[in-house]
Amino acid sequence: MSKKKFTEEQIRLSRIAKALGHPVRIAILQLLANQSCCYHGDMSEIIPVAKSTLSQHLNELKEAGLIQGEFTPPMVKYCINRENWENTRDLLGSFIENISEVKNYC
Amino acid sequence: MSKKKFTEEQIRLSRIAKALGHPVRIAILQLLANQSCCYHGDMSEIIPVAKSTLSQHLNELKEAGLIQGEFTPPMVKYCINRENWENTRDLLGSFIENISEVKNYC
DNA sequence: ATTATAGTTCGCAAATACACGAACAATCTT
DNA sequence: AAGATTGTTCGTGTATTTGCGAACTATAAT
Repeated sequence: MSKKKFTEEQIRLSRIAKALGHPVRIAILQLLANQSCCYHGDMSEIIPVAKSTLSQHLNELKEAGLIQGEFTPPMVKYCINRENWENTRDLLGSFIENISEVKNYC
Repeated sequence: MSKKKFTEEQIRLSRIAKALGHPVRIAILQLLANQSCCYHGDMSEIIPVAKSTLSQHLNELKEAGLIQGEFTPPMVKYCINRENWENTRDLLGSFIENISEVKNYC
C-alpha cells in the first residue's frame, strides 16, 4: 500500500520541467526544433560545454522522453521525440492554461 | 567582457522550468490556481511536507517570480503573481509552440 | 590487424537541492 | 509583560546535479 503523495500528473509535470531546467537543455531543444535533427558532434560545436557533459544532458532529455537518439555510424543523430512531444505539449499546455485561469478572488 | 554562453531567453526559460521541477511546487501552483490564494498554514495541511520545507519551496517559487506572498498577521497569504505570470505564460507558450513546429525533415 | 573517428561511461570534485526539527522573530491576546 | 500562534531561518545530514578529462567502446577505413 503505497502512500501516494502526489498525483501522476504532478509527477510527470515536474519531471518534464526538471528536464527543461537547464540552459544547455533548452538550447539543445531549440536547436533540434530548428533543424529537425542534429548530430552530437555538430551540437558540441554550438553548445559551449564539453562533449561528455553534452552527452549527459542529452541523456537526461532522452530519459524524460523529450528527444531520441539514433546511432548512424559513426555518428549519433538526435531529434525531438515527436510522439512523446505531443503528449508533453498537451500536459504543459493545459497546466499553463489551468494556472492562467482565475477561478476565484481572494 | 562577459562571455554570453546562453541567450536571456534560454536562461529565463530554464529558470522557470527549474522552479516547476518539483512535485511540491507543482502542487502549490495548482492549489493557488484553484483557490486564487492560500494561507501557508492551510497549504501545509494539504501538501505532505514539513512546514519548514514548504517555506523553502514557496520561496523558490517566489524567487522565480511565479507567486507572491503577503503578510497578513498572523498568517502569510500566497497567490499566483499574475503580472509575471502573463509573461511566463507567453514565454513558455511560445517555447512549446516553437518546439512543436516541424521546420525541416532529416 | 592497426589506426582513426565519434560518443559514451567512469571517476572525481564542487555546488545545489531537499528534508527535517530546533531555534528564532513578529504579531496578537491576555 | 507573558503567552500563544504563525512562519521563517538556521544547522545538519543526505542525495542529486553539474562539469571535466581520461579511459573506454564501437564502427569504419587503411
